[in-house]
Amino acid sequence: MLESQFVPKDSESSIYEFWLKHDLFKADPESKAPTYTIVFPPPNVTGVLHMGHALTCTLEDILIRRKRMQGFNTLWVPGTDHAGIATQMVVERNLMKEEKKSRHDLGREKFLEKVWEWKEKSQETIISQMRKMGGSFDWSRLAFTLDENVSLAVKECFLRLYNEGLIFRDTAIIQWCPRCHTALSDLEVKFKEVPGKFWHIKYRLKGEPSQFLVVATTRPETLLGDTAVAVHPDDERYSSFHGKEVMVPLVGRAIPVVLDSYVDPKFGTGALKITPGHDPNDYIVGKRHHLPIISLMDENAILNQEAGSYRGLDRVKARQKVLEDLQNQQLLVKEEDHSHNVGHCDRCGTVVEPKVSKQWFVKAEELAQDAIRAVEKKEIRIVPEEWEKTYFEWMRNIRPWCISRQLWWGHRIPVWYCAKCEAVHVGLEAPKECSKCHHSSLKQDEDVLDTWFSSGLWPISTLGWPHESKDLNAFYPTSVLETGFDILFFWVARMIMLGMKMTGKIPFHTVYLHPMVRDEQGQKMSKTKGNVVDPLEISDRLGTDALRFFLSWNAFHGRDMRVSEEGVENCKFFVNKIWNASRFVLMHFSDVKESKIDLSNEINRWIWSRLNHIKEEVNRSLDQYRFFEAAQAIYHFIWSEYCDWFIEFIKSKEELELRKSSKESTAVQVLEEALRLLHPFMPFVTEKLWQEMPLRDQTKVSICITQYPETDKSKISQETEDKLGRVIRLIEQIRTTRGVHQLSPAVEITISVTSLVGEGLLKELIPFKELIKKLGKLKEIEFIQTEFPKETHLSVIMRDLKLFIPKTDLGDLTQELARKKKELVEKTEALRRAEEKLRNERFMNSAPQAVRDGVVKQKTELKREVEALQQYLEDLS
RNA sequence: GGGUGCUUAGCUCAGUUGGUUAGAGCGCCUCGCUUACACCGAGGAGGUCGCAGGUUCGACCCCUGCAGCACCCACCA
Repeated sequence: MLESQFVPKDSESSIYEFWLKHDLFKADPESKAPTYTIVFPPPNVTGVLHMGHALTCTLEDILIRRKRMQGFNTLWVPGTDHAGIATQMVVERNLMKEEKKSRHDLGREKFLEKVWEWKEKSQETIISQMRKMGGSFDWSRLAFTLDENVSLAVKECFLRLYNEGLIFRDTAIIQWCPRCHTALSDLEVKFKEVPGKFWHIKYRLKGEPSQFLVVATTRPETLLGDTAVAVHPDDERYSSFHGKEVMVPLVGRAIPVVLDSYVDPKFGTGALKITPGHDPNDYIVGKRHHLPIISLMDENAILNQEAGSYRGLDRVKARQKVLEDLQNQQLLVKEEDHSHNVGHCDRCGTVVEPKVSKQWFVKAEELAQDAIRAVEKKEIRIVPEEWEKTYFEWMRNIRPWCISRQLWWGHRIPVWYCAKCEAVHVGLEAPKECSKCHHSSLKQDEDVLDTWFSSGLWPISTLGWPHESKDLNAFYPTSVLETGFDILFFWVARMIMLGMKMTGKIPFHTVYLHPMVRDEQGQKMSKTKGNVVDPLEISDRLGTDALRFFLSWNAFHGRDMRVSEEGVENCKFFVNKIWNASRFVLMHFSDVKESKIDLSNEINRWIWSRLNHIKEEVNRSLDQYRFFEAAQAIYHFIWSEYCDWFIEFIKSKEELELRKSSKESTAVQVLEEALRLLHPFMPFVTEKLWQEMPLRDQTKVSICITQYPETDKSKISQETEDKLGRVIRLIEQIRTTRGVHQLSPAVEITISVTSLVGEGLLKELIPFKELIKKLGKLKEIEFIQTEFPKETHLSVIMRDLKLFIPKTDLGDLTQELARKKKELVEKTEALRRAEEKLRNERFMNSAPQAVRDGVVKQKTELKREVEALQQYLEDLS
């Protein structure tokens, strides 16, 4: 006997332990079964899992569990990501807080020890959270992006790309974060519109201080690094300056006026200061005109010796000082408001500084070609499909990918420089000596690689690449890559590019992009806003099954998904419903020993037919990643069909006794199948209940490895569904009538039913007489084939049936009268429309047969109903 | 500046190639503690499908324009 309630907290962990004990999630590379593989997007080891992870866990587990039940050799690879900047930042912050030390105080080695400590702790937490979510991961394959084999894969990949000339080192202007002290890739810079000012500054002509041109800038402090002023060649306002030199204000350095059509004469003053060291565009213009580059700032964005007397000031203070000085020297012409886009570090929010430095780059545009083709040719399908456009858009305009980071935490770049001749050596190991000059002193590049470089290899590195491993043979290409669309470029695109380049094969055949998790108001969840809904806290209180069901129910093919505690609570009610339905069934049928299905019974035939329809729908929906549709189908079946009608049907004393004594097993078996159908969504409660089912597959230790329900077409009977549909509708109509007349359920009424279309429909109702009486709370019901009986009130007019309720049973009729009048008007109008349609020649010529038939049928029915209504109203008055 | 997506019931969203009466969950209102479940049951109200045109026998669906919202990409100083 089951407890009266399911308490998730008490059961979940022991159920998970049970699964682990039986080793149900381990994939076997030797198995002959078809494989199904998902690599879990490795969470950063920065902290705890949030709702987005919970969603990923849930959806992927649904896919995996279903495939496992379908007999696939399933592999779900768990893992975590070292997350270079993010983790280093967290640990640095922690270090500062606890020990008041910077990472430099510790030194590289000691600091890395600290990060490893952090990683161990964080990974442990993450793993326990993934278990709590019920994830059926193959824990024997747990991976981390700094694992030995992953490192080998990273080096191998780097080496191959380098040898092909797809990785190169170059001096370039890159985005620099002065807070993280590292270069960033373009993707890691987020541009935000911020209010700023436009300062107009005088640049005097060299030798003729009375003449000057005015330059407009948003960053006056960078004028210290100006190496030219550019004007448009056709801009006549400045023709007298062509070939001349102007003086940089404050520093008194002479710089040329260059002509460049990049300058937009209509913007600002039409004269543009060129600072190649601190602006990507100026850098390009500078290159064109062979201008020198002045780097004004150090890694903290503090002005250096190039800035002369401004040395030691940071960017902000330098700007103030420069403006002050300009003002004092009357070089500041005017100041106007001007909001513009400013790049911020994606991680820490600091304003980034363009900086000229030597960095490593990947020629992404070359790798992108195959990656684009794979999606074009649908070798890789992106779901929902509209993301393909975004993917193409980005891939076709892809730019070199800066992969070197001036961090300590990450994959060290596998490059060594000769201390003597500076020759570059790229390899898996440190070379013994320089291949050029045979000098033995070589120094490894100090930098590490962008985190996404190693994540980009995740599907192959976790399976053993570059080794020809069994796993790689068996499980690669993987099946589905499921993640949020926010990392489509960061991660998905790079996996496709690197995976294809390294193996010649696509890394996965489907990319499913789930919506972003938001709060109830549709706001992004963030710690600072305080609107974070913690999945673990929710799962603790309301149960993992409820949370998972909520998440799948809401995994629409949209962009946002709103999470509310209330929503999860409603799903908890569903868990409760299943629990109680199971209790009821077990209460009466726990001694059923064998399958015994009486299909001559219409109700049995009906529920089996419905079940098989639902199985079809669930499987179809899941094949299309329409989780919400599948979840809703099961919900509706269990609650509104199995519980509300089937159980209610069989609940009558006689029916129940009959079923119990004959050991008819439909109630048990339909429920058992429904549990299996639901299991991928709600693994815990379904496992617990399944273990109690008298007719489960005893050869299986757990529901996890039972067969996933497949549609049995022979059990589908549209005829039965239609017939029961009519019975259900009749009962609903009786109840409605009751409601309309405000008759309490305690009042038992008598009704007469007459058929509008002959006796066939009445006859089919006769077997359900007792049921209709019980569920409609009727004293008596009679089926008459005669015409309209005078002494009664027609209360319900359905398509094919009229229900008559004797006057004596009814109370106030005014409300009823008004309703019927309104109904008459509506139906008459509908009838007119149908008739008009049938008179329309073009409709009759071009509409499909089925549609025309439908309209004809509708017309006949409406006509009958209208007549009946008219008669009824006449009769009343 | 370019691109993408959205606008359907009070809220969150479905609506599969244009075709009979546009759906679900929640919320709301009324009634009911009926021996699986009040975490429940029964019933009900609620929509001119953002606006304006067009194509069509027929449009939530296709086309054009407009409005509003969201997101992504982009170097205009």
